[in-house]
Formats: sequence, C-alpha cells, structure tokens
Amino acid sequence: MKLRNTTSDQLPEPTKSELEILQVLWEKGASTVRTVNESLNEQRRDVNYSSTLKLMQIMLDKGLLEREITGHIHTYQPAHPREVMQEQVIRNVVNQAFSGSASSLVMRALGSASTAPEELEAIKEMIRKIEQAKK
Amino acid sequence: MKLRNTTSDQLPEPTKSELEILQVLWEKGASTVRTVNESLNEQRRDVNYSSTLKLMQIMLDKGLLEREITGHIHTYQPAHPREVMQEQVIRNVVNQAFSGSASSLVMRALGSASTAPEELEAIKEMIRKIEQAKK
DNA sequence: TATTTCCTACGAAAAATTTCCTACCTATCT
DNA sequence: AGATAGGTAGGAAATTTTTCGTAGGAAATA
Repeated sequence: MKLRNTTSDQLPEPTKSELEILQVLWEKGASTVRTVNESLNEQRRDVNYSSTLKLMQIMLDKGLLEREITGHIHTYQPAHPREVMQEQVIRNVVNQAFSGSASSLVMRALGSASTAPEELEAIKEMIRKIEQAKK
Repeated sequence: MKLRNTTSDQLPEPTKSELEILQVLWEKGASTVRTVNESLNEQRRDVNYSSTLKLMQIMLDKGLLEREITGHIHTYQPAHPREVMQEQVIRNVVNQAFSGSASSLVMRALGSASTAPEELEAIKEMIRKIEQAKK
C-alpha cells in the first residue's frame, strides 16, 4: 500500500475533476460531500454521489482537502488557499504551454478574452503596484 | 474502430505529454519523431523513442498534428498555430481553476511570477491597445 | 422496534493517458 | 548479398483518472 506523505508533501497538482470540487469548496466554504455533489450537478454536470465521495476521499489522502468529523458527518474544506492552488496551476500551465514565460500567458489571456474595462483598470493598478515595489 | 473526424472537429484539448511535444514543434518547426524525441530527452525527461512516436501518431489522429511523407520519412508539424492552442489551454484553465474569469488569471499570474520590467511594459502597451480598440 | 433516510467505506470496473516491446521496411555500407 | 542503422506500425501493458455499485452504520421517524 502506498501511503501519502503527511508531513513534507509537495503541493500536488490537482486533476481536472479535483479542480471542479475545489472550486465548489472555495466558493461555499467547508461542506459535506452531498453539498458539493449537488453543486456539481447544478453547475457542471451529472455526477453520481459516490463518485464525488470517492474523489474527495482521494483528495483528502493527497493532501488537497482537510476533513473534520463531527459525529458521523464529515465536513471537507480545501487544505490550501485558493491563491496558492491557482499559482500552482499557473506554474504548470506556463511550463506546459508557454515555455515558462508567465508574461506570454498574460498577454495571450488579455488578447483572447474580452476583458471588461473595470477589470483592465484593476490589472493596470496591479502593474503599477508591482512597478512601485521594484523601485 | 473509432475513426476521427477529419472535417469539422472541435479543437481537441491536448494532454500534458502532448503539450510537451507541441512545444518542441512550435520551437523547431516541422520535425521528425527522432528530432522531437531527442529534444524531449534533453529539455524534459527520458522518453523512449517509440513512446514519442506513438504519441505523435495519436496526435495526428486527433488532429493536433499534420504529417508530410517524403519517401519513408514522416515529418510532423502542429496542425494549429501556437496562439490558437494557447488560447484553448487558457480557456480550459480559466474554467477549471478561475471560475471563468480570465482577468483573475491575469492578476494571479502577474502577482506570482516575477515579471521583468520590459515585459510589464509590453503588457501595458497591450492594455492600451485593447482600450483603444474599444473606443 | 421497524422503516426509511442519510451518511461513509470500499472494491472494482471503465476510460483515458502513457509507455514500450516487437515486427518489419528501407536505405546505406562492407 | 549480408549486415547494420534508422525509420514506421501496431498491439499490449502499465498507470492514472474517473465512475459507480453495493454494503453497512447512524439518525430520524412512524
């Protein structure tokens, strides 16, 4: 049996289905499997309850989720903050499809998606802060 | 046998290993399997020649690659331009990890990667152009 | 207590992805 | 021609990811 490292694990790369679950938990906060499953069925696609359960158990094992047991009810929550996981996802995608260049990812994302004016403002503001910090 | 659609196929989502191969081909242009395989072994990790071959054949079948046969030598190249595939990858990641918000992907990417000043300039310039275009 | 409802655990199958063995073909060199 | 080097094809196995059936425990309700 291959046990997971409970101490010094690297941040695991979540799979596609695991990210679906994480997104629900980031939005709703700690939840039961049933709640997560219902969200998936509403927002995404039909998944069997026990598929979601299994996946969440695997994610617990991998260190992607944490669980609190009260009575016989298990409540799950993300083990890492959204920002951290998103950075992880970005690192991977930048390596896999952008030869390691984060800025070319940024440019491509700006170019392809239609970004609302306020969002452009927010991005500009962020750039200003980065430039300030560098001085 | 499940044949591929040769006409109106949706842009397939490349897997991780497929992206490795695409990156080589985008950099080097049309290449033989051997060339690609050698690049992978230098730049990435050990892969058996026939693994790379098999994968490239699958990609041909999926419509991710095109092939030109001269004598008995097969030369492969990406079926879609880099930009198009990158947009595709971004679309997916934005849906999977950023609840559909491209701008939050952009902000996260800016925040986590250390971006060189010239790159920041290029990004600002790009934003200017987008803002112009909207007027 | 019996029944129903809601929960977890677990095994196993299905599907998708990745890897590599083997066969065989063609060109080149001796 | 024979041997060697370099190429492709294809099946099959290994691995990873995803799905779900089924068993069984606990709580609520009749």
